[in-house]
Order: sequence, then structure tokens, then C-alpha cells
Amino acid sequence: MTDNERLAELIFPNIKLTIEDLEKRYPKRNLPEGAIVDRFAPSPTGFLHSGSLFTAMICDKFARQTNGVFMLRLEDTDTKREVEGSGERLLNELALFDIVPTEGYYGSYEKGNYGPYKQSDRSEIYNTVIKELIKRGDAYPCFLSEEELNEIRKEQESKKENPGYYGKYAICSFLSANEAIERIEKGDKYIIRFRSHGNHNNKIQVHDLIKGDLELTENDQHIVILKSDGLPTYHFAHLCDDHFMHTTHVTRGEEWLSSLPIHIELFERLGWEPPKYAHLPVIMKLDEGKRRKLSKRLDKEAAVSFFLESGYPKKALLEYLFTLANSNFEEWRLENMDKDIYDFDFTFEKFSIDGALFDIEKINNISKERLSRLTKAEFTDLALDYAKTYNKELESLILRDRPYFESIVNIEREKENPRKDYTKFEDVVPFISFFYDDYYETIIKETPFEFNPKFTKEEIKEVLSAHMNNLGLDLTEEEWFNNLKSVMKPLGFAANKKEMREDPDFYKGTIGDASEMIRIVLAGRKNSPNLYYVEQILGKDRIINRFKKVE
RNA sequence: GACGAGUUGGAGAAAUGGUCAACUCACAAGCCUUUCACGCUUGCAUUUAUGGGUUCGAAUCCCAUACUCGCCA
Repeated sequence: MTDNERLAELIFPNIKLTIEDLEKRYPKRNLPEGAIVDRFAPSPTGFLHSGSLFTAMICDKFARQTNGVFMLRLEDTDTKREVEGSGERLLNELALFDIVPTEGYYGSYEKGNYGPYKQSDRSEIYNTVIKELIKRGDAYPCFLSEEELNEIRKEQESKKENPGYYGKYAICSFLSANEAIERIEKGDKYIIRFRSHGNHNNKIQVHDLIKGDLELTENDQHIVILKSDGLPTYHFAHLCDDHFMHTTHVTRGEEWLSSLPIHIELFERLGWEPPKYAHLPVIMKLDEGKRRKLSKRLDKEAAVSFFLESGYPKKALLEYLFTLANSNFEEWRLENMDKDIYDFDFTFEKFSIDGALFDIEKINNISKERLSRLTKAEFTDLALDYAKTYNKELESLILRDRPYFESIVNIEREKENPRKDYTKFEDVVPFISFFYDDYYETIIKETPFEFNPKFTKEEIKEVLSAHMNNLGLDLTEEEWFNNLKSVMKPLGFAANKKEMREDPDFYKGTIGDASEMIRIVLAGRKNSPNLYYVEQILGKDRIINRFKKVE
């Protein structure tokens, strides 16, 4: 046995597996040509971030469109930051957007032949690889304390050298295996580091599917691969997991670009073929003239839950993320309004390279457009779905009388150019509440009728009673409006602006002025959907009741 | 501070050496109209961060500067 082998046995006496065993346990996947195997690997540290949804959506989409595999792997090696139950929560929120992994971690259970999919359950795998690295001399225990590391950093700062654990500063890399064994037997605390052979002055060429050809500085840091709590670091877990899970594409945020040289060196040393990398742009936000990453703490739109709570249709948010992902999507969308957005295929070439600003106005527009194109039944289903969890008021309005609700939201819907009254379901109640008598009473109590002061009370009453006596509810829209005009004309209201302009002294107002009076009384406010439909829905008795409110 | 990436309008962006710098959103004006919403029309980058260079010709190629972001600290 060599000294390194003795060291490896001392550190991992219980590891009997070898890398070859693992290779056999996780054989190559049998997938069609071009199938992408990728993964979303969140840390269970909180709620779903909009940026994470973006990444997850892209991973899922690439796997789907190539008949590949979309894995969900839980990166729970940072036990300090872990939030109880957030793994499940993440999964549930993704599922709301129809983003469901084909294999991996599902909360209470796992699916797939390449697990476990929770990093904290994969120690045997990491330790097996590390044991092998120690045997080869490519990893070693490091006994430095935090204070000693700080000393090194200070020295480097004062000499204006690069900070970190490398070259001559990688003190424990110079210990012989026997010295290390002695110290471990003595009970000294240690972590495991990777022995880098890199040189900071060298450049490596890397191809990124989104960023193109890159020239990066070679890694020379002897990074920690196993922490004192026995869990691996991100870099090392990435190496082992994506190798044994046979990930073909690592699609992750741009913030990982800087550590790519580390990953490249790790794969090289193990003699494993690295996956293809695609570093996604990060979603940004303009804050006092400066760009910064969307922050969960500062920006409400950074949390996916914000969109759920406001009642944005999930597909609208996804559609917006599609426009950020592939610049040619919008054009496609315009030509394929009736198709599902998932019929569009992503390409890595069409990803933008730098981070986009998150544009809530654009989401609003997409959302309005989408909501306006739904049938009344679809709209009501989605509204109810939202209301059940987030909006009890809306829920009770729908459940009170669903056909009535549908008739309201169906005003000038289901036609070529439908009204766009709602950007999110949160908007529904305030917009339609006047159709409900109890709400109506509250509205007029809180904001009494505000008529145009240029008309007298008598003139207003005259208009209302003339209309009341000749409602014309059984007429078509066009007939109804013509009828209204002919009723109002004798009272001094011109049928249109042109008539008014031609004879301004003869008329006291236009049909618009008369309509406004009716509208104020019926809706309690100056604007509403087309009056004809409002009256159709309210019906004669309720119209008359409301007219009587004018004293 | 080192390293890396990026910089086309208010936002997303197209144009990958060749006439007016697409398109979408936002914004503004006008038209239509019973209000609102819809729809329609028009406007919105004398110029592609800045300065040089290469070229008959540059947003596109080269160099420098500035700024932004990321990452290690």
C-alpha cells in the first residue's frame, strides 16, 4: 500500500466502492440522438425566485423539445441556509407552471435510476471519488484554521497578490501523506482540498453555447471539495452529480461563469468528459439608474409568488420569460397567436448574451392580451382557480351565480378584437363589483354621484326618466342606441358631436353627456363597459331601482 | 484590487461589411367612439457608450478609454 492509499483508508475506512463500481451503477443513458439531459438544481433556501423560474423553464423546455430528460436535483449541502420544507414548496410552485421534472427529487419520493437526487443523500458517491483522488494524490487534507487562512489572505493583500489558496500558499499541499496521517491520528481537524495543477498565467479556451468562445484564466486554486460537516462543496457535487447522472447540458445562471475553470479542471483530472455549458443571462432591474440583479428582498416581482397572488395567468408569465429567453420568439408568437407557446423551439444561438431588465409593463401587456382571448368559461375557470387560494371575495362572487359572473366578463369578449379590461385576476372585483347590488350600495354611499356640473338636477332627472320610460331592452345594440338618441334629442342632446358643432346654441349637450348621466347612476362611476350590455345584464327592475336613487 | 463578460431608443431587441438602423412593449398626438377598453394612423436612435484606425463603404473588423454586471475576495 502506498502512503496515499493509507491516508485514503484512514479518512474513508468505510468506503469500499470504487469509481468503476459507480460507473456500472450509473450506466450511460439510452436516449435518441440529440436528446438533452439537463437539470435544475435549486437550493432549498426559500421561495421560488423569478430568475429560478426562468432557468427551470429553459431546462425543462430543452429537455422536452429534444425528448430528453429534465432532472430536479436538490442542492442541500448548505445546511446553514436551508429552510424547512422549501424543497417541496419549490417543486409545487414549478408544477403550477407545468414545469415537472422527468426524474429526480419530488419531495416525499424520488424517481429515476440515477439517484439519490438529494445531495445530502449522495455522500457515498462523493466520498468514493474523493477517496480515489486522495489515493492518486490529487486531493489532500488541509488542517489550516480560519485564523491561519485569514493570515494568508492578509499577507497576500499586503503584497498585492491574488488572494486564495494556491501555489506556495497552499501550505498543506506540501505535507507528505505520512505527516497528514500523523496529524489525523493526533485528532487534528481537517477538510479536503483538490490539488490544482493549474497556473494563473495560463489561459484556457472554453466554448459556451450561449456566450460563444471564451478565454478564461486557468484555475490554480486548491478548492475545498469536502467541508468539515462531511458534505461536498458546490463545485465538487457538480462534478460528481453531472458525471454520474449523465447530464449533457449544464444550463445555469451567468454567475457561475467565473468558476467554470475550476469545473473544467475537475473534469479533466478525473478524465471525464465535461458536459456542454450554457450560461444564461441574469434578469436585472433598474434601480436609481443602475442595473442590478433582481433581488428577492427589494423587488416584489422577484418572487414568483407575487405573480400568483396578483392573479397573473401563469402562461402569461411564461410567455414573457420566453421573450426574454429567445429573441425571435416574439416574432413567431405574432404569427402563431393560436398555437401553444411550447410549439416554439428554443435555440442556444438566439439567447441574448447580457442580462435583460425585467419589464412589468410588458408582462401586463401579454397578460391582458391573453386574458382577453379566453372564452368566458375559460376565463371563469382560471379566475376561480386563482380566487380559491388568493381572493375569497372574487371566489364568492363567482360562486354566488356563475352564469351571472360569466355574462359580465363576457361583455365584448369572444370576438375578433375583444376588450382588454383585466391584466390580472386581482383587477376583476373592482371592475365589475357595481353589477352586484350589495357592492353597488357601498359604492354610491362612499362616492356619491358626481354629475357634470354644467347640467342642472332637473335636466338630469329629465334624462333619466325619459330613458326609464323607454328602455328598449329588447332591442339590438344598434336599435337601442338609435332609440336612445331619438329619445334624448327632444331634451336637447345632439345625436353626435358633428350635430353639436353645427348648432352649438341649439343643444345643451351631446348623446355622450346624456349617456354619462345614465352611466353614473348605473355604475356609480364615469366609465363602464358599453351601456347597452350593462343594462342587458342589470335588467329592467334593477335599472329602475338605481334610477330612483337620484334625489 | 485581480479576472471574466457585456455596452444598439425609456424596455426587450433585429440587422453577423453595402440603400431610410426591422419588430414588440411603453410613451405622445390624431382618428373612430355613448364613457372606458378595443381598433386604426402617425410620431418617438441626424445614428449604434466615447475616441481613434482599417475600408470605396462600419452598428458590424482592429486598438484605446469609459461605464455596467458577475465572480474571487
